[in-house]
Amino acid sequence: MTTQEDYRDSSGRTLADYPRPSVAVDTAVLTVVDGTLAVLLTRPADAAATSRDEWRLPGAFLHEGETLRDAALRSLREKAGIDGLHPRQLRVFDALDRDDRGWVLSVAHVDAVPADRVVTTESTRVVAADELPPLPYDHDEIVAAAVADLRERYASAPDPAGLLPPGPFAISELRALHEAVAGARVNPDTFRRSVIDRLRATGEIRTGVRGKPAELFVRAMDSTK
Amino acid sequence: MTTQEDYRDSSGRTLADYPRPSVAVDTAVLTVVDGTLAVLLTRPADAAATSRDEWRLPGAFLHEGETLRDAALRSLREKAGIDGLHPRQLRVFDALDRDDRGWVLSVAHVDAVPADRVVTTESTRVVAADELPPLPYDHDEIVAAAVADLRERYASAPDPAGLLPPGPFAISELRALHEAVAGARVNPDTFRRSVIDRLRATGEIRTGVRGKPAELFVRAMDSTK
DNA sequence: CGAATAGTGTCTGTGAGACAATATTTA
DNA sequence: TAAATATTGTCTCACAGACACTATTCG
Repeated sequence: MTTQEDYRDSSGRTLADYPRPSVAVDTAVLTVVDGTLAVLLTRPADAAATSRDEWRLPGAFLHEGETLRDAALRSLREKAGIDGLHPRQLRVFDALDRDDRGWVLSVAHVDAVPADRVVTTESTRVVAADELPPLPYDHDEIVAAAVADLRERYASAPDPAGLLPPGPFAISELRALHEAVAGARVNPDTFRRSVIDRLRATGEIRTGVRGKPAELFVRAMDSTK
Repeated sequence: MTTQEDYRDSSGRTLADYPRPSVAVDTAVLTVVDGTLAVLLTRPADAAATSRDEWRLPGAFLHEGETLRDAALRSLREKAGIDGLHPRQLRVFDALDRDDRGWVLSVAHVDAVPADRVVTTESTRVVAADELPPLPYDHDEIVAAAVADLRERYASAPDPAGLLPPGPFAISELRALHEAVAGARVNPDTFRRSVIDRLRATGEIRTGVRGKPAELFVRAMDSTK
């Protein structure tokens, strides 16, 4: 097998003779806190010591021999201490002036996790998606694209990204989640009827709260469709 | 402003100290010929002289100071002689073994044009999307993603990509186009009712063919919605 | 008991799909 | 005239939205 160094094109040049961009991955990790859609932000380890307040999306440069997905997972592990996510690719951000460090493309990703899986530390913060601080690069556009993507997915399936903690849930809890994602109220009875076929009743009853006890459900196997 | 050469990270290294991938763009240009969805393929200029028969999607390496979109447009102009397209980004293909020349990512794009805008030459070919010859890299996956994307868009709007030649058209012509894209028959009366609100009647009548003359329409301004 | 929440019945409007009927041309 | 195509009418079905009603619990 040939390698990047010995392959030669019709002009006798190798791929290495052409300038190449740095490729970064940035991930918008979305979660729901207090009924509000929020984003995980990090800041560089050295920023905490200085007066700079540079919150940004967790990201990393793509390493050789690594897929974009693995780079995203690595950045989330190292920068935010979260494991086991399933980032989805959004698109490549390639504005020429997006990064004043040089020629850097960013492959934006999105994923969602229950709030309790996000560990908040000195260099980690969860901020409501509609109250973002100023973000560097085009990270605000990435958040906007991530929110739009998540809303689209939640419009057609019950909790497709697994934002609810594991275990059975009442339909009202599921609805509250969908309202938080959508940023809008959802009609209770219409919502119930739209999801009930993709849920499996457990027979358990949730009690201890005001009102008629609610039956608890889990997602059916094909609920992502 | 800093540049790629003088920016230094916390370890004192510049971006240039890290290995970077080559970034390519590849575009699936789709068209409809004889009622069938087809793809534009090219082959390298030197392949025509040899016995190799290496058809592939038109593509190019991303140049410095160039956006992905511009790189896609450049490759289409140079490799296929087509101008004025509007490529849409699909996703990044990044399998580690996708290109044995080395570390190459491909940002896949899709666009569609009327068949008469595609010039067929020695190094250019239009092939039915379901009868592709063996393609190098993961170009068959890119075609599959492009076809899926186009079908999705055509399912909810009349000719959103402008595959019909400019000028007024009969609804049966529009329907024939949608059938070609979908690869399936479409109910005539249901189709008519689903698009008529997004078309504007011109008052012209198409005659000269068998059957009752058809009124001609153009797309309304919001027909892409 | 009264408020709150869960769950069901039902009416309406919309849109797709199917089928049929009518209209108007060419072969 | 017969065949072909365009266009419209209408019926059914599924689903969303809205509203109301019943059920059951907690404060």
